[in-house]
Amino acid sequence: MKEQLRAKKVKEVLSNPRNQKEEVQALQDTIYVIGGKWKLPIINSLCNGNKRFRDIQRSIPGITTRMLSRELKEMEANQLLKRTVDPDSPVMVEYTVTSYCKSFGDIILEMIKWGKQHRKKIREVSKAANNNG
Amino acid sequence: MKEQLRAKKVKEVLSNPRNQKEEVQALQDTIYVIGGKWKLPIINSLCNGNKRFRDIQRSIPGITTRMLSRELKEMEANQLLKRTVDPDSPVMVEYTVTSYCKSFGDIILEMIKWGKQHRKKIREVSKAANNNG
DNA sequence: GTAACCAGTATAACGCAGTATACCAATATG
DNA sequence: CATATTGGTATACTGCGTTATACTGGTTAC
Repeated sequence: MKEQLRAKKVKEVLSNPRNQKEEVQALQDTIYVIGGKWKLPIINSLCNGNKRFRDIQRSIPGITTRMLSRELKEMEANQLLKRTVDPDSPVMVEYTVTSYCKSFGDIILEMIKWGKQHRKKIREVSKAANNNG
Repeated sequence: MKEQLRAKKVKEVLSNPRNQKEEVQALQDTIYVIGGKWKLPIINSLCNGNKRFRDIQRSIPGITTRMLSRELKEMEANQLLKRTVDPDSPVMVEYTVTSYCKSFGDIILEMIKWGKQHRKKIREVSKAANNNG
């Protein structure tokens, strides 16, 4: 007689082990920090050597000054980058990634790799679908 | 006389090397696939052994049935998981991650680690701010 | 027969990420 | 002088990711 039904209550107790919530929260924290449309592209741009506001903006097609400004502030607050001002007469502002930020350079590289593969894979799948249909 | 100004136009040309756009796009693809509030938590839940809709829902505090349903569909379309139906009389639906999805299990683990560290770090910073203020 | 579970769907509304556009003060170019 | 650049801010708007709440249709439990 369906012992799934007896197992049900066991599962109900076990389905949320103590550390699971903490992991989910950590995951969502990370997503929150680097999520959204622009943060990773910004980090990537900085890592590619862009330091000036307009240079960063030019290197990221489609981003508006408003978004770039907002994201840079937020990322500074999150210790992901540093803003330094050189007050010599054409005032210069430079943004640089912190070592803390570099700590997930690997994640970014992995994500770039993954994204390229994914694009290939999806293309193959839709090709196959066309051939079968 | 500020040769920064002469360097300006050079930068304007060099500021967007060919591969930069492609990398940004790959990055944004990846963010698109695993981004949003719920997708990574869902993957994490599946990887922790949850297979049934309600189990997954219970394991992710705050997610609604609507969101879970939508995300699962989208992720199935992106080949990240498989949905199998056992039509025996209490119909059973099982979700399992694909090997493709596992291909960024490492990224997820890294992100969990990073999120935990970040929480610590931000806590330390705000402590320090309180002491200095 | 009613209460609870499963796997979702339907409908409506909210809030904020992101967009569009204009503007500012300072400096440089011709 | 007009025009362009740099590093942004202000205001207004829109879309969509997310939430809230209710509901369905089938199965099992008491």
